[in-house]
Amino acid sequence: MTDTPPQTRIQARNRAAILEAALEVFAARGFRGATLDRIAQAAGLSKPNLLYYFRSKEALHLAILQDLLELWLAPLRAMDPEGEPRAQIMGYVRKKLEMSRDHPRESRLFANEILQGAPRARPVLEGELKALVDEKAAVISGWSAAGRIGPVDPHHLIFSIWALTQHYADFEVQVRAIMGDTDPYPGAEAWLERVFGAILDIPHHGP
Amino acid sequence: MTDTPPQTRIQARNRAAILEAALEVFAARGFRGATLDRIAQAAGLSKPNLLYYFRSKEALHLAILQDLLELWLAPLRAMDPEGEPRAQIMGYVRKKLEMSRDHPRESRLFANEILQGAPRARPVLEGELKALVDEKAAVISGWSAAGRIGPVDPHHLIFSIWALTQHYADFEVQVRAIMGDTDPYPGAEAWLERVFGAILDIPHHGP
DNA sequence: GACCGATTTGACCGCTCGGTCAAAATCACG
DNA sequence: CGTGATTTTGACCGAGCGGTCAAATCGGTC
Repeated sequence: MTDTPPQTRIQARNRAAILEAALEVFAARGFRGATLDRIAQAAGLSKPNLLYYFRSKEALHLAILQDLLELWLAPLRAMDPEGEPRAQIMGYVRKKLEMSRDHPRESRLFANEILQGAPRARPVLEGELKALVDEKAAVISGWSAAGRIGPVDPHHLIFSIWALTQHYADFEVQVRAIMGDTDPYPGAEAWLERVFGAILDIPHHGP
Repeated sequence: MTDTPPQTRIQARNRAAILEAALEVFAARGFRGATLDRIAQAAGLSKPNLLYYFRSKEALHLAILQDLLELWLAPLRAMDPEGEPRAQIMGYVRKKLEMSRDHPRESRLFANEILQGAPRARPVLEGELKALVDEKAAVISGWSAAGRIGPVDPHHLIFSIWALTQHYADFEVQVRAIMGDTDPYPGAEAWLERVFGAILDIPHHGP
């Protein structure tokens, strides 16, 4: 996804297997909790063989993180300033919840990175991410000022979308412990529709 | 906070120093990322001396986690079924946000535990926490059915409170990266007031 | 100040981990 | 089938880790 140096069939297969295995292990145990032995085993390789494809644990983690950040930022990028405000925001919410449901490991890997102080992702956060968020915040701000959605703080609105959607992936264990065997997602979808509907509503006056 | 076996002055001082240091280190680096050497050093002790007070890393982590869970559950326990619904829920939100601001390390330690699949906290989640949440959810459900607050899914409402408030502690690095030097908390407080105000509102019918 | 339990320490152990390396096995291709 | 490059492996290293232990030191009490 980043660059594509000359790849043999074997390389393509093994790199993919390693990235998949590493995503699994890093997400479940964090950077320091993950071991190369475990990742290699999950990928069906020996540890030295894994290190033939990725120079170091660090490099492997970074490769995953970079791919991940693209996936993560795409839906926000897709928010269209020319579109209908409510549809654009609700679409982003829906997409983000889908990603929590379909890519919980990616979400947890990212959460791990941030929780530990973003030692590897910090530059991207302060650069690319901040720029993108500021840009979209300005758009939302415009919509709000034009009265096309209710009064909102655009930055905190975006934080809220992240928090509410990612919660279902990152804290899945807790959610499941409380909801029992019930699948939380149909409920969550309806609930977030309701929540952001209320937030974006243009307040009426009087009874 | 849990039990109080005979304690000398020295014991009290050192145990407190260790717990404080361990909270710091566990929150910042996770269970596996934390080392006893580092914790001991932060507490001003040698590693064997630390182990004189806590049998093992595991035991130390557990001691912190238990104290933490009490602190964590208290505000939800304090929600009064006899009180005014909006005030009770908004009070809980406010209290929870305060805790993110004043105890971010506790929040991150807890988040770390859940992210890793709650290997140590699972029983509490499925027992005490689930019971408490179900109880309060029933209360909220009653309020909603009585028309004293708008229609809400009580479980998802509680998840939302957790997600929105804890986000400011757990993802602090990201929030700060985007907000620059601005203190996020005054804004967050006003925003959450606005958000939950809208959610709990009893919907009017069109003009 | 002598005594005894509480506290502290330095040396050490066994294990795991990330990473290296040279040799072996495999593969692609003429 | 031969050959050179690619891929794989087993043996190994050094550092860091959690934890142990016996000996030393300290602190309160008579």
